[in-house]
Amino acid sequence: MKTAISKKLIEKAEKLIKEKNLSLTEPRKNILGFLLKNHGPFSVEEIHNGLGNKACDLATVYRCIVQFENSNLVDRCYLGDEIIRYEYKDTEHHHHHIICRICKSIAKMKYCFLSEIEQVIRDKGYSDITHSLEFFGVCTKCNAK
Amino acid sequence: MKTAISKKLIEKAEKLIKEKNLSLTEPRKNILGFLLKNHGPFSVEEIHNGLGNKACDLATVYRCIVQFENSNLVDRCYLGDEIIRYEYKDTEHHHHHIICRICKSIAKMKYCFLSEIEQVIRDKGYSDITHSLEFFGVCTKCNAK
DNA sequence: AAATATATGCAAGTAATTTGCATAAATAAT
DNA sequence: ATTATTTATGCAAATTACTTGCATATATTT
Repeated sequence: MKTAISKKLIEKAEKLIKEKNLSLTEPRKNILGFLLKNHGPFSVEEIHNGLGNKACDLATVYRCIVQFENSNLVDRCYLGDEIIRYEYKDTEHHHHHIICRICKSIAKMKYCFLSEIEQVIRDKGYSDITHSLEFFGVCTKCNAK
Repeated sequence: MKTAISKKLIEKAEKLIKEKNLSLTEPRKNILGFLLKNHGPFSVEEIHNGLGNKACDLATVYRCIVQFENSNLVDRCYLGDEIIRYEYKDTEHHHHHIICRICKSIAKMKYCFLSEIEQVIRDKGYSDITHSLEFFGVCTKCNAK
């Protein structure tokens, strides 16, 4: 995991942070920059390690992630263990994951047929519907072993 | 949450535990009995409290739940907070949840259109596919407030 | 550029979960 | 059935993930 983040991405991070009316601090830029650059999802600790020489305190990562979550900048993912992971919420590329139960490899799953189901839920009187969906399986490599 | 569990359910729990070749202990019977009786999903602590006078040590609940999970007797649910919850995995009544972001009420969602998606994943070479899907929204009551 | 508000680092605190080990209970062997 | 062996439990201590308080530093507002 490289630490260098292009100027372009840092600028994108700055823009996003400002748009959400969060104050623009170094840790926030770096954390969001990291999430913009890398695919994820990552645990708080992985983010912290991934920051390398730009690292801030671990507590700061926790605090920033909460902000980003509340501001809808990141998505929380549950990959089947006790660790909560986060990834940048690219609204134009909504996706899910396929996690290998054995090697823990993570693949993206671009299809999402859930809007129809969400309509059913909306009809029940719910609003602001979101969903969390993850798939678990044994990947080709692990099957071959 | 009542603690009394009918003889019938205890027998069902015994049968399930034996089928999985797990040794049949009082805590296991009671924990699975509780999960058979109640709808859930429950956190480990809720299960522990729910056992009432039949309670065993909290560490035992943790240990049993791991066993049940590995034996496919319970499903792990992620309801959007940091707490992992469990419920009896009734293979005949596969379902998902709709969780209200405000009052945390949990409704069952019986439809599941995911088998088609699972086929797509199978075509990619994965086997033993499962999924975790939860919906989040604001329920009618909370919308009315 | 100074004043105010907000975020950070560090250390200490809390909560959830895990582990070691002696005892107890369950299964297997006789 | 009884004993031997294996496996699970309870309790306490340890670990891990996460949170919080507070003094300082940084960002925003005036």
